[in-house]
Amino acid sequence: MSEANEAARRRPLYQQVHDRLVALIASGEWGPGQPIPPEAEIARRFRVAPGTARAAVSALVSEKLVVRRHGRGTFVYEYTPEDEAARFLRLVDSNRKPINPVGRMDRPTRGVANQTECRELALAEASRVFRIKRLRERNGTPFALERISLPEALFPGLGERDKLRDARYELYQSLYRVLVVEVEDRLCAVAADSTAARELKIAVGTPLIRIERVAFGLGAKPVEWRVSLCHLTDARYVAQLK
Amino acid sequence: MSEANEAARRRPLYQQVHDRLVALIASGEWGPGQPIPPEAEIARRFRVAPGTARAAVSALVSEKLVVRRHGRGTFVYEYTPEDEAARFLRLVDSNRKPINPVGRMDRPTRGVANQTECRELALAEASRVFRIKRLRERNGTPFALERISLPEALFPGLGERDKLRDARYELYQSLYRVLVVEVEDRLCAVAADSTAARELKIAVGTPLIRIERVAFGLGAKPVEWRVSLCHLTDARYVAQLK
DNA sequence: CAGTGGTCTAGACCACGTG
DNA sequence: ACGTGGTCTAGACCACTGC
Repeated sequence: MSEANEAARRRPLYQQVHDRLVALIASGEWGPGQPIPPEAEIARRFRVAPGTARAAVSALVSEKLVVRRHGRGTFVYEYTPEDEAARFLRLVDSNRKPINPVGRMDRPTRGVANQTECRELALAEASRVFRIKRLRERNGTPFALERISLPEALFPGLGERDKLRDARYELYQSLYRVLVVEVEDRLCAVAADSTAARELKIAVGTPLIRIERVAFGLGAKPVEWRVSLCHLTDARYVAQLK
Repeated sequence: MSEANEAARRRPLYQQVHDRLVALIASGEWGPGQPIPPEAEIARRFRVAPGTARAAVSALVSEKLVVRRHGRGTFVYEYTPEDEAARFLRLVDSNRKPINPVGRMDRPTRGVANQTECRELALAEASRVFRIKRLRERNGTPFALERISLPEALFPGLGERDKLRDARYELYQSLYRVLVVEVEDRLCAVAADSTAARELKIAVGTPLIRIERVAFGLGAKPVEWRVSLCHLTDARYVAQLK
């Protein structure tokens, strides 16, 4: 028995099917919003029992790579601004309503990744990145100052775009086939320095929340690094833990 | 057909079994750390197929009410200081190691719930609460100032205890059969006032993270309300989102 | 109506931990 | 060797959606 067969034998069938389905989605064979084949056909195609095919699809569902719609089919997950906000936006106002600040965004600039970017984005030294600066507003008041870094290798030609949508993950998926599946936020409190104070129109020394976020794609590959300085006032950063 | 039968018929069998298992755990019939019956016996007892019994238990697993141990059995979830920290402690140091500050804790005081406590703990007006103050340290340095509020009704006799463990959720479960299944944190940045500055031995105005946490028990009942003021220095509050 | 996912059954055999 | 959970099979019927 070959080693490959040994490994295949040890890995449960439904996980093997799952892995091949992930590969088909990652390759773009089935694009965002498109239906994947019915479970019965997946079972036939991979020569497994219906229950096994279903277990494989269930794993995709729990990873949010696909969405089941009773009576209609199973569809590759597609970002919309709404569920992107519901899934990853953790800022709420005093009435617990999600707040989605909008704002102007600078054209991306190209540069060589610094040490932090290399570490957080797992890049080789001297890799190139795009950087974007955003000033986000809420009710006409400056709310957050953001710096976003993206590996150039994943987002070719981003520098030529001058219309960048506010919902970034939707953009990454639809234009670059980069699917954000997980993010990690790290928070601390800082005092506003002179730059932040000027941009956010507040006094130097005002306490701000600093949010560092790494967004991960398929295979836990980091795809975006972001630092936000937020003047929350009545807003809060909310995290639910189970 | 009666309405009750209508409802029972609509609710899937495995969910009905699940609900009855939850009731048995909530009632204390099966205590923390104790094994629940094997899936085959659950199937016999509730007159369902093994697969249905298994689906019911799987729901308990995903709610973290029980833990499966291959070859041994399925056990009612039991808090240990370790997994309590891993599950709900979101503070890490600059090396991404979890930090678990320890500290002295005042004897609980009894009082009438204020407006905030009534709202956050869903208490009737004039309900009584216990309040605990903690000063937590890290490497011998003051780190966080905490105020904890608990409904007296859920924790009878808490005021007489003078040895309160650091791992609170473990204590709630083992002594009061109150199982914390979910928490919600709300964060903002504040400047240290004179009290906080004195206790934390920092300058007035130092930016602090303020964490408000509500802990929920079975049935989404709020069981603990807490406010922490943290002087993080190199530490960070971390949240993973999927 | 046909086609999809959702539930349920009734087994079989494997993998793991304990005695 | 035994009992547990983990995987897998091969169906059946129900519930929902769209034609």
